[in-house]
Amino acid sequence: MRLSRYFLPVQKEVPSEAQIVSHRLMLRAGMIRQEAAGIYAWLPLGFAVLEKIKQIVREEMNRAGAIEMLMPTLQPSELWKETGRYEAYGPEMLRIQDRHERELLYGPTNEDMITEIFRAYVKSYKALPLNLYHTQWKFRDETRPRFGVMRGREFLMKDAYSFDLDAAGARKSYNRMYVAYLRAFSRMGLKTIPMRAETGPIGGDLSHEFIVLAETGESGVFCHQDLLDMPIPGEDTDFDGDLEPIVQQRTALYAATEDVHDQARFEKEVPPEKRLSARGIEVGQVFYFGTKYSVPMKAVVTGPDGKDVPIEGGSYGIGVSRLVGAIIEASHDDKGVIWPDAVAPFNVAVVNLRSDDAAVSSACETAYDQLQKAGLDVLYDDTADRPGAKLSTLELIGIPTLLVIGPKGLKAGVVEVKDRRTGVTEEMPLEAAIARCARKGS
RNA sequence: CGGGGUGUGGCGCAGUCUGGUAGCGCAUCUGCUUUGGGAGCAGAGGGUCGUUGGUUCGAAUCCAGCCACCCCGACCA
Repeated sequence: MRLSRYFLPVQKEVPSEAQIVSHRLMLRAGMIRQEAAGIYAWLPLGFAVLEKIKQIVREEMNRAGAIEMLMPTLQPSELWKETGRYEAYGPEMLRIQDRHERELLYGPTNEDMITEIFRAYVKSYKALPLNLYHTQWKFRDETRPRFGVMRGREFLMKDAYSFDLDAAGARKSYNRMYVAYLRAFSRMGLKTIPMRAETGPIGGDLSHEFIVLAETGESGVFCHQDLLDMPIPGEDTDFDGDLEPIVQQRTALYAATEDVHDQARFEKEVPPEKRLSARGIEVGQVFYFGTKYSVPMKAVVTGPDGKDVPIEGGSYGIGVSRLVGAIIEASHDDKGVIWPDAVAPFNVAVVNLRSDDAAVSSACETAYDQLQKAGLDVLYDDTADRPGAKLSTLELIGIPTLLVIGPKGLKAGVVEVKDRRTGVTEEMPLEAAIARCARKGS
């Protein structure tokens, strides 16, 4: 993408309403625009990050055996009346009437609908286990939206739903999601800790929240220090195999959010030097809720013994739009965002320091062309701005690697490769720099 | 939903107390000069002062209602 042709409305000054760093940086970097309280338009740069996150989640869900689909944003109230949640949800649910005065709602989640779909088609235990997921916009009419996309009213969420014949099967499904989440968040450059958590209005009795530690986190968290440095299960993980040891390794250590925190137990189970109390952002949650929906909605399958049994269910959410903010909270400096490579809107920016210099522009075009051919997302700053302005903007928007090409260096036969995170600049010939960028970005 | 605050060019603000036909910085546009860390000079464009009503010869300014947004709390992916 040529910057001169792109839509990147960056700002030096920030609207005064933005308080936390991720919100301020997202506004300044031209990623989002607020259209109403807690409702945002995703501008090209923000959208690019959102798509990267979505794709990582998709790959890890698929790896774990979940199957992607798409459910609508609007749902009929009847489904929710069947489960009793139409009343239980309260004013947080956005209720809408169509022209026939039919009651609809903008879905805050999809357990009811997926259960309806499941029961319509699945009749035999032979179809189990089954895990269906989608990534769709949700709406929860928070009384007080805040922190930008971290707590908006409209938000993009990946939600998966598992169906099993019995509790043991459901446990295996739960473990698959638990491990998939560890992998997905790790790929995004985040360290997450699964913590015991309240189940909230969705219900159930086994649940973990995946927490990113950040000073601006919305809730207090308490855990064993060792959870921070646990190994992440590899790509070769067998999701059909026994995942219990991986889950056990983590659940054996104390980890809880303030809602379910037990100080006495914390002090008893965790030695003083290993006690970590901090603040965290929830980026995902896994639930096992058993027959909470299958019983009232009569989602039953015929078992091997010929008898009908309600399925054992679980649901698994990842806050995709919230993750954009969470990643920034975890990865920024006073100059701006620092994107981890895997979610960066562009892997590398080619910076033309003198766009009116034929030799410089020619070298830039070569780099732009070759890096694209290497499969990278490349932003080519071909504008006539001054070097300082260019570098400041590219650092603000967090491009991980800058390939800086200017007349002085070129005369000496070198260009510069600058790493956003470390700030380290290395000089080398153009071809070597292209090879270096291609390696870093992949 | 309780408490507090703010609405004035795209963004950040002054002007409101003490009523007299709207101003500054940044951004934008034109021209010239500049170009290795947010350039300089000269010129230009852009605002029903959130909204409705009231007071007044006259309202951004005073009064009342409404709306929107932000912050603290309660609540929440």
